[in-house]
Amino acid sequence: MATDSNKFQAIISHCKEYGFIFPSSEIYDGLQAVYDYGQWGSELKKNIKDYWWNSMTRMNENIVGIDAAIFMHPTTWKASGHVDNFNDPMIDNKDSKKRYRVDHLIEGHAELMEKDGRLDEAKALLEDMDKLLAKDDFEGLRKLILDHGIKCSISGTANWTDIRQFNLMFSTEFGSTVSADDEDNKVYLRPETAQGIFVNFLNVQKTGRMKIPFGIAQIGKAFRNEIVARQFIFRMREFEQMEMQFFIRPGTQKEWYEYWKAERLKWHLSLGTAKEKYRFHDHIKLAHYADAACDIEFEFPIGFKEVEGIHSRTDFDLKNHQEYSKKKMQYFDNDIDEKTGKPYGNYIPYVIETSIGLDRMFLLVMSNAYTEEDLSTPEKQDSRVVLRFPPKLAPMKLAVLPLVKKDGLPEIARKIMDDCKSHFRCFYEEKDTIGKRYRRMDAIGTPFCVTVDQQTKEDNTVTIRHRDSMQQERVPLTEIKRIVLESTN
RNA sequence: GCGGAAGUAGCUCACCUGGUAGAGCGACAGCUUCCCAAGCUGUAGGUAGCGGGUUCGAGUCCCGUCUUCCGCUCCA
Repeated sequence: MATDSNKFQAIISHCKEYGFIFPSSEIYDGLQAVYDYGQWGSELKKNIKDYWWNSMTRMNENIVGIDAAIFMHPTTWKASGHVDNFNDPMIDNKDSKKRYRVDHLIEGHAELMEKDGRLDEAKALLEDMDKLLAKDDFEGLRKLILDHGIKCSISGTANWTDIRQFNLMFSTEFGSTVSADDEDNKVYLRPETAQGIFVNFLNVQKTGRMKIPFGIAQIGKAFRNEIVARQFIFRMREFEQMEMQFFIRPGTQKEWYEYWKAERLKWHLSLGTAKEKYRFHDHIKLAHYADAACDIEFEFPIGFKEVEGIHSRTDFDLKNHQEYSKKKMQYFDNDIDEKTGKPYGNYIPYVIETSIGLDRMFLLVMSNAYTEEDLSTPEKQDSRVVLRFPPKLAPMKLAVLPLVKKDGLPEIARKIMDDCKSHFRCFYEEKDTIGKRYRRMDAIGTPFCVTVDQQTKEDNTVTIRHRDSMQQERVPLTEIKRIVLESTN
């Protein structure tokens, strides 16, 4: 059996070889941390999406979906905090490999000066820093650090790299005319889908006549210019999120947070994944917008990693959008507060967010499904690679295989195809031995294969072969559709 | 970003101290008509990630670059 590290490698190879995932623009050597989904990968991804979407919107009458644009008004990102909080110049110490925010580093030094009683010097330093920061003068800032002999607290050296600005957001120009101030034309590719929901909060609430508590779900692409993006599709620069913002009455966030934690884990377990593979990781250090947060982590071959986040976002986002847009983000709650005997009245709702990485979920499903089996008998060595996808997620549901390509068997098989293909994804194959064809289907995770043989002509039955057990049973032609639908819906 | 390893056919890999690239599997076509891969025949596919250098000659040595994996770092 492969070790875990090897297993990860094996999964990557398998994804490439069987048409699940390719490096983006591979003929040009690929693009770092960007991947394309191939013929089976896109099917699997779509099935995961549908499963999530349906479980959110169909199973919860108070959750509706939207599909917001990737481009958003630039002020959105000021309100969300993305512009201010993630634009900091950074500097690395070459000896300790420690990375510092430039302002933190200099402020830290100024504090030391103050302790030494050199108050004026410290004040001058901070003033110089502010001036240089305002001008984005990185050369000047670096000089300032060197001139003051500011050292890394770990290595104790002043062996610094150049100052670089890391901005997690991709930007591009908007419109075909260029203004003198290029900031005017600058739009960002959204770094998260959540803001598309927040800016539409009132639209959906009013037109959908939604009553709190209610949720808005969305699936869509987001883009982050990660400093390092690695580990296959685990951290990509372009990725897809499936998230739901649940709007609630202030003060009820604790219970709803717990509710969604439990609900989301239930969803994961409903796919048949072993419970031990999951764990919650509570955030100690909270983001600027949250009052509680946790990750649902899954044990990938590369260890326990975050697949989904559940955040209690308070009213941070709506409040800020209200402030920046000057539009009231209030909800009038007619329900009676038992304490006062009066309606709850106007308030800005609190928000519980569940946000799952679709690509990570894909990797989760793939890791969980990928199995190398030793089927050797004393007489013969044998093995297979099988993807044990939950049938409802499998890219291909059914393979229709004539045992031989003569005696009218292909014709019967074609009829089965015609009967089934409008209901679920089917695959027809008459080349090679039947065993080989079964194994090929195992490799892409097809849960069912039916084989048309001579007996089919006599009694209208076929064998249906189950992927996981490799067992076969004889069933009437008329039963095929029902059997497949039953386990894939 | 730092450190380590790697990049040869679709996949896994070989080519030892430099002498103009091989295997297995896979794919395709045909034979076989066989209910669980590795039976037969045939075919296609690589100039060795890319660029440069050393050399009479480089996949093999050197430099650069891109990509991937591992560790550290980062991850609102």
